[in-house]
Amino acid sequence: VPEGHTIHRLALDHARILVGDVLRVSSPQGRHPVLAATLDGQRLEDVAAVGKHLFYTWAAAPVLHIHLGLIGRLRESPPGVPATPNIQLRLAGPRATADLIGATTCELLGPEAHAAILDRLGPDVLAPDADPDRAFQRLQRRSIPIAQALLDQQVLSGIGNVYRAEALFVTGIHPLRPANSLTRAEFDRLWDTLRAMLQQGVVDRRIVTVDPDERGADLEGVFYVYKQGRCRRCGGEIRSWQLGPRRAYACEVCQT
DNA sequence: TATGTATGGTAAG
DNA sequence: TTACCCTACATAA
Repeated sequence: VPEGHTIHRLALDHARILVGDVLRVSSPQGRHPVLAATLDGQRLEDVAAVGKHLFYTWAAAPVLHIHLGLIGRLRESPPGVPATPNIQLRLAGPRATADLIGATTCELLGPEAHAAILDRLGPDVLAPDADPDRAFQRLQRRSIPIAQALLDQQVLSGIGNVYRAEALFVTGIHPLRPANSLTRAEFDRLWDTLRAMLQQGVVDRRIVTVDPDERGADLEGVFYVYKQGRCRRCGGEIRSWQLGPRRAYACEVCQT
């Protein structure tokens, strides 16, 4: 579920329903007793999304850093809903409750550690002031496949396996092209495509990449190539490759 | 009941 | 490269 769009959506939601309030913080699962005690009773001042990371800042406590990983979730519920034992961390305010489940990272950060994480993240395609030049420069120094480079959060941040497959398809770029073989024009189209796709994802709260004109009546099956069998444009077979730990997908007719 | 898979990432070898 | 962490759900047995 979580690529950058999910994280930014959560930051917007939590800014609306939790920020400004004093929160009760607990760890029903029992994994973070000290962290929960440190934050309990604090006023939440801000929630920020950077790439796939969430940072919660408080009136008088260290920054809470959350990374959902592959299977983590943050569920919103009305005040007063009983906690279940699988809840890693519960943030309960007067207006709403947020429950963290299955996240890979849930920790408190000092200013240095916080800055260190921000430093090693490439430009976030969803940040209004993101600088694409930085990403392009990093791509030019690497000969690994472009598909692999797109998942490297030090090159650019927020992209996951679905968006990389879909954006490369839409821009007609083959996933195995060396990163440093992309022209500036190709990169610009890729950046703009990714940005538009993730922005739409924030609105939809899900990934929908297929143009409405091409989608037909069925609102499901909303990907061009990710886990697809045939290309909806040319009918060709979708091929896939294991690239490091993740699988890349492409139509080799439409992507050269 | 067991196994496999998932829109992620790290650390060890 | 691999092993591993986290949870939920689908499918196999």
